[in-house]
Amino acid sequence: MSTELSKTFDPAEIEQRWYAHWEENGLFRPERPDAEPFTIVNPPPNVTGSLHIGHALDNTLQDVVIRYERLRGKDALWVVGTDHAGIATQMVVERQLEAKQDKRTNYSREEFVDKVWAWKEESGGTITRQLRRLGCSMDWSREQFTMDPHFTEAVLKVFVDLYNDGLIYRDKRLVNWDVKLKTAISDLEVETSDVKSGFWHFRYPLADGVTTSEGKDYLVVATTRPETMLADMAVAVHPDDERYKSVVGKDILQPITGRRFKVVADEHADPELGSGCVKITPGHDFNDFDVGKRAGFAPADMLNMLDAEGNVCQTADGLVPDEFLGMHRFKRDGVDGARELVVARMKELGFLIPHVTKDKEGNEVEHDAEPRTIATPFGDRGGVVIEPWLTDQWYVDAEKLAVAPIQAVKDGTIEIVPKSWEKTFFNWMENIQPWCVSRQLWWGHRIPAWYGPDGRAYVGQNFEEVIEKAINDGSTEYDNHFFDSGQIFECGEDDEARIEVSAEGEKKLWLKRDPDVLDTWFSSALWPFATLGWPSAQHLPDDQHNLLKKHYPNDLLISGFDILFFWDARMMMQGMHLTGKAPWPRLYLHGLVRAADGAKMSKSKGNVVDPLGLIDQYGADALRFFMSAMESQGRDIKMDERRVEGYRNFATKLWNATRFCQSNGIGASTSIAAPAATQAVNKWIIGEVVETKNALEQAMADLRFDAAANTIYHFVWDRFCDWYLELIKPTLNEDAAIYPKHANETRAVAGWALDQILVMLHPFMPFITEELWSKQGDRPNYPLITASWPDPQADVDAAAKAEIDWLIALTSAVRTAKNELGIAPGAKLEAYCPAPSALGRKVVEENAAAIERLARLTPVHFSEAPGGAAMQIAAGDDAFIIPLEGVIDIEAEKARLNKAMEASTKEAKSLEGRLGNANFVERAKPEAVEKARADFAHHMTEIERLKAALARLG
RNA sequence: GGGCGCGUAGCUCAGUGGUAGAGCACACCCUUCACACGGGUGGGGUCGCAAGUUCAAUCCUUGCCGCGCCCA
Repeated sequence: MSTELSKTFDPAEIEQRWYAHWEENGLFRPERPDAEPFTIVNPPPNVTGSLHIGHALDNTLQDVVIRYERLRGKDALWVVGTDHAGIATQMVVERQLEAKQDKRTNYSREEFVDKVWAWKEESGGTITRQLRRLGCSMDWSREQFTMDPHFTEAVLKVFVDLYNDGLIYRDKRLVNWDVKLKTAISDLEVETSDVKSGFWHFRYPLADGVTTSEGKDYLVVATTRPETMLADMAVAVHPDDERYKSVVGKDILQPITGRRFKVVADEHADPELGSGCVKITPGHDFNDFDVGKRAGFAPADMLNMLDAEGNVCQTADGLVPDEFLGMHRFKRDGVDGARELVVARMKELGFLIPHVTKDKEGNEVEHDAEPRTIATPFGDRGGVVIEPWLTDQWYVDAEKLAVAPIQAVKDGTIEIVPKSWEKTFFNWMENIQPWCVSRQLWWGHRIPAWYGPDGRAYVGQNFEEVIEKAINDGSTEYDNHFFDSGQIFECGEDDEARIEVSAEGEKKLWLKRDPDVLDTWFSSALWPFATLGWPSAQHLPDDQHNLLKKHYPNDLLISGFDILFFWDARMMMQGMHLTGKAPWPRLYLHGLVRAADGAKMSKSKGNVVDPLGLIDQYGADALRFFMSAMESQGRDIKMDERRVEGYRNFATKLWNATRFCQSNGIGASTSIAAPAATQAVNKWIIGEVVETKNALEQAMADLRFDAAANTIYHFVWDRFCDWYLELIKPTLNEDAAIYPKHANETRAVAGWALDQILVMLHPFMPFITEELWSKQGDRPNYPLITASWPDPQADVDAAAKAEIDWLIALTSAVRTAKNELGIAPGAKLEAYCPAPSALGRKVVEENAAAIERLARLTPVHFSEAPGGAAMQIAAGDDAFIIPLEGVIDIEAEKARLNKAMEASTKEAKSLEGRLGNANFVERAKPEAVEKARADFAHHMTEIERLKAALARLG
């Protein structure tokens, strides 16, 4: 028995109730040990984050897919979890300390990390609660966190393995240094934007009386970063530049520091640019670093003039004047920095070459610098200018790891959808740079490397393993790491020591652990398999309880294109290297959700739309449907609240349609197959279900979420509600007593069709469909979430389809004509069809009640119409004459007929022209020619009919 | 500078080598016993511009204009 629905549809109440029911009953992952697996892992959101509109899109799409596959009977697993988000989370906790005039460095590392864990405990549930409100059917019973012990174990193992394979190494080179966060970041975390700045020109005097071929005793260098001259180590000129051939190898003097260095020849210097001379600061510029190496400077010998916070420090040669020490690199908070002071000193010393412009009156005006727009690197988190800084960091040899993923995408092992992203993917992967994975943070996976007093690194899963390595490292090094127990030496808090007893007596082994942590993406790259128990599960028995064996590789990854390199590509690299398999065969990339005006949403712009607010207002189903319907491949989604509202209305429509069914004795279906049907309208709706199901499945196979959503939307509203329910009303009411068999059949078919709708719509609108499913009657022990996907076991009945199409055409034609002639829509009219087609006669005879109710024609005569004023309408090949003596405005009807005539004539002429073209008839596809002929014939008949109608009107 | 994408009805967007669709908005009608968050009907687009390929171009090619994103 069905349970009566409330008159109004209240999303909030049913959402809360059903989500709890699903989760409490384990329905997100029912036991299906023998079913084919289907697996998606969610992009783990920041553990302390909250749901934004992008998450809503990303997770809606994943949920649509996972619910679809679950309904299709698969063992659908949606792995869920959160990311520890190293920098972001540490920043949040540091900001909290700042608010209390406190700071991280007031605590020990352990104390601070404890505070982060406490914050994770406090706010870590926010986003997962919010995902539940969206209706996401993830497997919460296995919720993961990137700092879970098993995950950490996997991360460390990967680091050690990659190190042993030579794919991770330590190197001293320039890194992108964030002076605010005081950590290295990867090149992907650097965002370049244009900044208005200057280009300064300076003279550097040549030493020892040397002059250029032009007789000058100085070289002119230009720079956008004058402060770096405190660490200049050379001036470069192009080897082919005739002007400077004589000075190559000679000494030049830096005016402020008095440092004496060489003029070197290097192709980096562009003779066309400025003077053709470039000052070289290998320790503070990526290009200069390469020039410096070519000039013979070892990285360790390159001068460094900045500390971790971007303040000036003394260089190794001690030549930086005291007044610069401690100054910030450039002007900050209105206070001049080293850049400004360097310019001032150079100007005072007469080495600044001013930039001269003319003012409005034509007078020459001198400026210190030429104004320029400089592409400047900023840290994506800290927001300050990135400093190229010479440090020791750990690098992943990304170039080697990229080989397999590139091949996989090329040979189709991994399909990127939409395909247009492949080019971008290849472009990045083929030019990939070493990936800096060490971060100078406290929150994250600590790098499993230990150093001896000589700086030599030992990498191992734990301290015990590392000790073994150190001991076995050969006699010379052996001694280096052992100290007599009596020897006094200072042990820092991060140092680890062990007493060893050897043949020579008691000795102390001392190693210092690397204080740094790994880039967060290094761990999330393991997400598709480490969440399933890798690496330990590799050795478990190969039965169905082995999640890793069953669910890895996953089946699909859905992510925003903005993390294609950060995350997706790195999962491919790590996955293929570590497991030998592509993590998934398909990668679907969606766009961004933009504000209504097309701008990117951001907190600073204040244009963010809160998905939870939309859920409160319109319901989760409406928001989800919006996201699905707007997701066409390769385009961003512009937020359009009116459209969300429209989909809320759609949900209400379905609610009311179900109420109608209930009030007419239409309840839950009893079979998966379509019920037997004799009535055309029932055969027709069964065929429509079949076609809808096929179209929906095709759209899902193609990952066309918009097509899938629109298919079901139009079926529900335009077919089921607008026509089917209207057409069956007579059968269920006035005709029910006369033809009880027809009424019974119709109730069975209608109940079945409604059930198919609920199942097919469920992935998009899980809450309302589940509610209606339950209220439609008792089901054999399952709720909709785990019901079966439609299997109508029926075909489209072409004859029934033709009949109903004809009926719809007749009804529409009558309505249109009435509307145009100003006849009351409710008026019932008599009609004449003197020469009915077989189809027309059959439909009229079998659907008299529906024709009376919808087309409002009664009775319909198959005989000549009486003379006099009448209107004429057409359905298919049939013409109907509807006498309207005294009612009709003859001129209006004439105008209407003439308008139709014009339209048909225009079409007919165009078709005639085409058919008269020998080229068209001979060369066009036969179907096209055939269609043109049929259309032409149709229009010609129409014209004849309209002529007759006009003649009748006189 | 290189790459990618976009430009279709007032707005937000689909789409196809055979003459264009949806939702919303708009106009008119309808208090019809599921639904006014509704029903019915309609108006509205030289598919950014130009050239080319083709029997046929909104769709393919090239160039241009405008907008956006990514990389250097």
